[in-house]
Amino acid sequence: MAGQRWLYGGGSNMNSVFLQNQRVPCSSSLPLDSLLIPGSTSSFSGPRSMFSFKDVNGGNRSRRSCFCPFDPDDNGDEDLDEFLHHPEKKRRLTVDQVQFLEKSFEVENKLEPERKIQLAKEIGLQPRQVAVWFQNRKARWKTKHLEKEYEALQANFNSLKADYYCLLKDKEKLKAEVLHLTDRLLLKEKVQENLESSDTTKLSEAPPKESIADLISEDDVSKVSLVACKQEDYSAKSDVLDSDSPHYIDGGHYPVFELGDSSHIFAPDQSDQSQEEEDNWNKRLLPPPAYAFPMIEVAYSDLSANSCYFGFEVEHQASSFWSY
DNA sequence: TTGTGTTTTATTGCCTCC
DNA sequence: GGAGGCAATAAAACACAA
Repeated sequence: MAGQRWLYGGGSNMNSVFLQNQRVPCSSSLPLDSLLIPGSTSSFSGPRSMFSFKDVNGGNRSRRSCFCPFDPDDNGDEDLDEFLHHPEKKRRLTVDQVQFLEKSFEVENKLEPERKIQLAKEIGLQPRQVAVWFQNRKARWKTKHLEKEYEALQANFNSLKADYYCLLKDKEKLKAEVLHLTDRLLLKEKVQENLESSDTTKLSEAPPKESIADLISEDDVSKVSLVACKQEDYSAKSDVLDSDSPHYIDGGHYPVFELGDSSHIFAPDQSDQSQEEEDNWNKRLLPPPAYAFPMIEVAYSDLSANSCYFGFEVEHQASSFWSY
């Protein structure tokens, strides 16, 4: 309750007084003018602000007494009595005074002792008040500066976040494309196997068998290669981004990626196969390194509905392949 | 008019520098 | 050890809605 001590200063704080802020022009013949600003040439007609004798009269902060030009010993008891019995509440600085201080602050926010005294004289304030004003002004500037810095950082973060989600979407799109092409390749091999087993008797009469490479169009091959290259390009970024991906952020689960319903028609029907046969299938159909990707997983959280759009119609392309 | 939130003025205590 | 800066804080002054 420092303020109350200052204002009403009872008990041991009775040595704290405020001088009245005079709402009269400086031209008025006020004793306070000569008391506060000896030889002041102030053109400001604002209020005189209060000051304290506390530090002067043996306060524990004697260093601040230097701001007080009022020396009780040099003034009659009448004046002192008048001040003591007219404690005044603090008043705000005038618009002119504030504008002057603002301009000074803009020029130089550091307040040298001589400049402080000069400013105080010019606007009719105590040097201590000027110092306090600069101190508070610095604090306000710092607060605003921090707010601006925070906003800039937030904008930067949002931008990076948007970039990250774009990359994530691209990555999932490419993964899906690879999966689709891999599926097509496996199905081609299966078809070939079936043809081999069913036409063994006609094998000698049949024309030379087409290789897998022959079955796959050049376009398909180039697609797979391209996707593989792209995947490698993204891998470096993904290693970093994945650890901080929305999966982790949101603590969500990892739903296994599923192709659309239409793609199920391409899946090998293994319902009537034994485990051994299934293993054989897996061995035989082991994909080549170029498209040997791990189980593709897609995080649905934070991804827009478009994130699972592959950029091509799975059913259409697969069907055209199947009708080959 | 009054209650409430914000701004401004000022103090206090701690810290660093010389 | 004194001088000054700074963060935290108090409290008056002010703005404004109900």
